[in-house]
Amino acid sequence: MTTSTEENYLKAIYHLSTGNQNSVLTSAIAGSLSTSSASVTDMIKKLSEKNMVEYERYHGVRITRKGEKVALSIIRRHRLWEVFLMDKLKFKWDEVHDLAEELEHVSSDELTKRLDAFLGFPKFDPHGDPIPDTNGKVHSNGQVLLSEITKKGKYILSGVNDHSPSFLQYLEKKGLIPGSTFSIVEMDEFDNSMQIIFSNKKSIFISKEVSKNLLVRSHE
Amino acid sequence: MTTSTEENYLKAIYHLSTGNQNSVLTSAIAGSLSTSSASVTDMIKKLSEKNMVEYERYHGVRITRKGEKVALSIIRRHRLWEVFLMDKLKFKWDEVHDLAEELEHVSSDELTKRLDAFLGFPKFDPHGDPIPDTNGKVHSNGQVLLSEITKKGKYILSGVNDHSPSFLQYLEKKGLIPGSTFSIVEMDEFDNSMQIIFSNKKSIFISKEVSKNLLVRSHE
DNA sequence: TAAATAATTTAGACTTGTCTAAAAATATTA
DNA sequence: TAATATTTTTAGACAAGTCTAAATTATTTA
Repeated sequence: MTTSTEENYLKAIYHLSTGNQNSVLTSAIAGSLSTSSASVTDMIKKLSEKNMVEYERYHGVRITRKGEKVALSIIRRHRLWEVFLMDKLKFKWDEVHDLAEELEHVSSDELTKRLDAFLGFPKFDPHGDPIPDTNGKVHSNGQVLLSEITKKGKYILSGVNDHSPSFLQYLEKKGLIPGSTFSIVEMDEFDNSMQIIFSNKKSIFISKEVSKNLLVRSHE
Repeated sequence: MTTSTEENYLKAIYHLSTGNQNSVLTSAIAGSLSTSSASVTDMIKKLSEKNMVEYERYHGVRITRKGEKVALSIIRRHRLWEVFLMDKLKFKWDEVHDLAEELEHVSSDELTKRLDAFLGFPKFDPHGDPIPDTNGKVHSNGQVLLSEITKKGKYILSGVNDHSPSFLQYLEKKGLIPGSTFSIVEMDEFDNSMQIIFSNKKSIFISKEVSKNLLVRSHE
């Protein structure tokens, strides 16, 4: 029905869609998939014919309900495989993303269902991101980008947006893993950096680039 | 390095090679992969350039040591995933082949290694076929095609050559699963059929078509 | 051993997904 | 608002893998 390539485009468009209501720009998709804008235009036409996206020349795309369902089922598989790789095969959290990227395209709903059961119906992946359910519902659990936070206070790290090994290794070194709690003690309006402090009194600085990729929930 | 398609060709050539010393015919590969002879010729040229097979126009191919190593590593992955699907996800033995066919192309030696450990280093897959080790060694354990047997006596079913769901379902209905023992009580030289009897006295007929796809070892 | 048959290879074309370079449309700025 | 800059699309090409039909080569049979 859908090829691996189509699935990857839909995933990228879905991820770029969340948060901003607007349509997704060709260049953004190209950047996200490390491909050329020309290729994106070609693929978008194809996805548009399949009613996976709504497309208007020169004005970007908007994912349809149908396209979103496909994207969410791939994301569900991806995150379940990540749990498998970490919980069962003992991979580290910065090693699972690339492997899950391959495994997610194995197309069997029965496999996904049984994997889910085998793992004990997990609700979040090792990076703290929620696993969509069979119907494509996401338990959003009120997480917000750290970069959007304007109030000082206590927060809990609930997920990440950049899954590259280098970023995850950086976070681990800093002590920033899903579930860790911290307080924002200083916010610099000039460069949008912030200073946070952990419960063990250790304090670190976080740049805008980093906070844009961290999902947090208010803690207490 | 190698594409999924190349891997599938090498696997097919490897399987067609075992047993007969001779080179493998283009038509045999085409039949095994349900593709045209023309396509096979094209791919064989490509594999020949990569030194995966030795090719002489109009005279079939012979797999090289290098090609065999690739084939065996795919077969290793395939059979390990089959064990996972049956032991952990509780799939039935006639359901695992097609899924493993997809999973085997996820290319990570580290994944294979950890999966092997997670499964407890199994030596055989659910169909009784041996799992090649990391170095591509196969524990052949002296199994022979039932169709090659000329002596009556006790045998143990150790593997199958046809992994299609329909064949496996047929075997299960007849009570022929890996590990089951039986005695050959009658062999018909005219149509090469045979009559076997299980330890529970139940007796069945086996046609040449079926016995060509059953691997057995002598029992006692 | 020459003709007929069967198998294999070549030739040319199609699909998917990609690219670069040029053209078209949109957005920016002076 | 007119000129400039940016983004997007089109045009044309390429690689991988596939196909059908025609041409070769090998094998069989008379």
